[in-house]
Amino acid sequence: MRVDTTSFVPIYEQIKKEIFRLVATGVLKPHDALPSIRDLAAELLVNPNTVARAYRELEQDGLVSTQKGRGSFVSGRAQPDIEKDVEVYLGPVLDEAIAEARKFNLGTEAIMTLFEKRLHKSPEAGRKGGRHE
Amino acid sequence: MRVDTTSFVPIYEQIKKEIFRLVATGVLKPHDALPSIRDLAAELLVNPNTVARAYRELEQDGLVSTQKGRGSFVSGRAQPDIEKDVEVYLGPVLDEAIAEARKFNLGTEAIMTLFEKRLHKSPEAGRKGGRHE
Amino acid sequence: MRVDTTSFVPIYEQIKKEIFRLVATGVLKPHDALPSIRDLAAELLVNPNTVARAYRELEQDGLVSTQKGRGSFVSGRAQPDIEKDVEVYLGPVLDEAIAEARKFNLGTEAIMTLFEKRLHKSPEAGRKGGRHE
Amino acid sequence: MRVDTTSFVPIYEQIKKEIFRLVATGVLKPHDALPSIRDLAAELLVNPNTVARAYRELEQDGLVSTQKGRGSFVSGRAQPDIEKDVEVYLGPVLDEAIAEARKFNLGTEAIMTLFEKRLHKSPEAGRKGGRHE
DNA sequence: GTGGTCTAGACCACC
DNA sequence: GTGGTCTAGACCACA
Repeated sequence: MRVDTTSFVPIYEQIKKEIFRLVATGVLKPHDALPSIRDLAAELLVNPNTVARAYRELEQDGLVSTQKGRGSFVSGRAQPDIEKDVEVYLGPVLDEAIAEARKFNLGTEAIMTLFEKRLHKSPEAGRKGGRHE
Repeated sequence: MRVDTTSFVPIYEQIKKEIFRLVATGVLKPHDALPSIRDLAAELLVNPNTVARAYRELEQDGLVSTQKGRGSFVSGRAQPDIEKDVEVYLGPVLDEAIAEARKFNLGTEAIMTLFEKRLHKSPEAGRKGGRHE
Repeated sequence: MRVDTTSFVPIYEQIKKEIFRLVATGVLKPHDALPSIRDLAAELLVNPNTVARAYRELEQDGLVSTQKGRGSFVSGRAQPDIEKDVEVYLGPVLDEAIAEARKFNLGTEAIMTLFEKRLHKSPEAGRKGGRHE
Repeated sequence: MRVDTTSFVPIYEQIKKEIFRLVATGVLKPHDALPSIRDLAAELLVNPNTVARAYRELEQDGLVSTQKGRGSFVSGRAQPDIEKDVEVYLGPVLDEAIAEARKFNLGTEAIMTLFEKRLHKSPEAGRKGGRHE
């Protein structure tokens, strides 16, 4: 897992999204422990408070449940409806990109072509399995 | 032209991108006048300082030149190499979306399908001509 | 407005409740400005971050809406259904006290009597009007 | 006996209060044995350290005395002045609730009515006798 | 060891 | 001036 400190997107938000992704892709399953706040903070070279905020907000969203003194865990009621989750999350991301393209007055074909070109240049998925750093 | 106040992307940055787009697509041509800071601020329901900052940074980028008391204009040396500009600008945007999709361990096919689906749902290009609001 | 630093209830939570109360009682009305984070922090002798957290969570709850650089405001969609709000908020508080009393095996009458006794000793409402410190 | 892990009131504090209540209501009498730390911890699904802390502080308060290797007992000098104890303990609880209600600018009558309503909805005393879980 | 709260203080975006 | 984010570091509650 990594974090982009130059992005406009706040770090805590990046962390939230990353955790969501790990859950949505099934890398983290309900009741799995999340890395401890301090550990993740150390790994990301980020202040523990920043990680704590991400975890806290994930808890408010119901994705994570946390027990004082024990740690944070993927919520039992976390939906493993991966297909749907991915689309719910990714949809807006793609729509955003499409909207940007539309603003250049590009036609559907042109956008398609451009996208395909970049897509095939892009690297295949990272690692599939247990490691998620 | 519109601005998304809920986005993490700063408003002045959104304005910069929009102006850039208008120039790259030829809606605004070299020596054309930009809307006045006050007008644009009023239109976007945004503080004039915010527009001023966008214009100032565009000037530093050489895309716009400001003449005291007369207003701001598209720079004479603004490149109308639309093809290239579009790709230079849009490329990273698409790459970003693709990278997000890759993080869900989606294969090239799956991303393509998903993108196509959203693309065909999206509205055709907005306005073609002179209005740029 | 005041804050009890010895309470188990976190300061940010006390602030949230206090603001809620001010809205529920109509002291603060939709679109009214809240005190600035720095001002309230100074008044309560508390760190601005603590007030900021209260405001942020109130915003997540939809009670407050905040505009960068402008300040925080009572949300336009804040419900002025005072009667109901008071009961929704106060109900659990009273129930809690009742539950405590029940744990002493006190009968309904005994609790009533005891409550009445304390109630009549308690000071009438603070100030009614615009001052809310 | 039960414990609310979502409350801001620390668990050890909830346990202390519960024990106090059992003594004050005469359910536990001087020289009675308290449940063992392990048993109570198991019953409450709580860490033994937490129960231990409650017992330790109760001992400091003189309500409980612990004999190494034998267990904890209600102190011989524990006062069975139930009437008074109840009021001493319950008074502040009720006052707290009343203060909360006062903050909503409710009059004495309104508070009384509201309290009566909730009181009559509340279940009669739990168990009367020896069981104290 | 864990997470939770709070402080002090910096820097930035925006009005 | 406003709020937002982040850091560094303290102290506490809990396992």
